[in-house]
Amino acid sequence: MVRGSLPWPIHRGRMRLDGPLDLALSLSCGQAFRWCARPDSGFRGVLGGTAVDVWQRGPREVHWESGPRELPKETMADYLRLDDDLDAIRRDIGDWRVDAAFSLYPGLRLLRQEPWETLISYVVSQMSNVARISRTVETLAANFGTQLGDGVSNAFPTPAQLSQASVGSLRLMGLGYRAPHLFEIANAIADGQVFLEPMREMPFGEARRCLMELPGVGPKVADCTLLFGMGHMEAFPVDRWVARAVVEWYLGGEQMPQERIARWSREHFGAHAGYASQYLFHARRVGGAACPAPVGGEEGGTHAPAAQDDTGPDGA
DNA sequence: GCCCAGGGTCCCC
DNA sequence: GGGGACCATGGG
Repeated sequence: MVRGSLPWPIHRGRMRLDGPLDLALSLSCGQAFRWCARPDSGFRGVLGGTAVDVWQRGPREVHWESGPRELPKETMADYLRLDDDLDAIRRDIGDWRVDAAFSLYPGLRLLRQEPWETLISYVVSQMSNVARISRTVETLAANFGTQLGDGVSNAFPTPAQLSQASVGSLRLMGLGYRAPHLFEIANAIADGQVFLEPMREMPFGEARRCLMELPGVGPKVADCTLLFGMGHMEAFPVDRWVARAVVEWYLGGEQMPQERIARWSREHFGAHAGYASQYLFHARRVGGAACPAPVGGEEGGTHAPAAQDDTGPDGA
């Protein structure tokens, strides 16, 4: 694992973990879009205003190199949500299928991203796929973001920087019909008509309504922004994969509008519904149509799949 | 070529 | 409030 060939002054960081973490999975599972997998199993990205290479060594150590600036340990820990007690969250969700998914993908953590970048990334995401979203987001950074001094990486563009882009130029970057949405959102924020930060402190429903007033922001994009960018852990984003998982595994195959799936799921999974959403998303997208099976004999889990605890949307 | 994607909007009933 | 057409574009 030879590094040190980076063209910037290198700052090294290292951290011992108290809880489980699957760094590669958490960075690549489709919640953040700027982490680029490297041949040596590390990832390069931008965090805390600096370029960074990060990798995991064994189950309990995370290492990184950053530059030109130093990346404080607190920033890394905050981003990786190492303060989340996964076992406690799993118990709080209290659902055997989600429990099984936690066992299948140990150490998958939500990330604590920035509201603005999260919002724009998910406006870009609509009717697209993870690979293409990553490419488009990277293009935005390369064209409008501030260079970080390493000669390679750019920061994600600020609202002011993105508001300088013309709708036409955005279209040329593969944004298609989403171009005017990005343009309008960037201008609304750059002009001080909309503020994202206060939405962290708002009640979930109020913040959600505020986001959905923005063009190109519906329930799903709002929920992703709330969950990944604003710390509203009860948000339950419903995309195609999550909709499939809920319909097939919980609703007996009965189709349902996505807003009803979201509402039912928030009620069913509770205060940490967002974690349930991410595990179901990954299980259905990667694991396939088969419902995650409980690994036998786990203590503390919610009771085994007794075949009929399938409480539907109107179930008791 | 084909189906699909971390959907939203608008129009219609 | 619910169902459909339409929206651009690239991944696999």
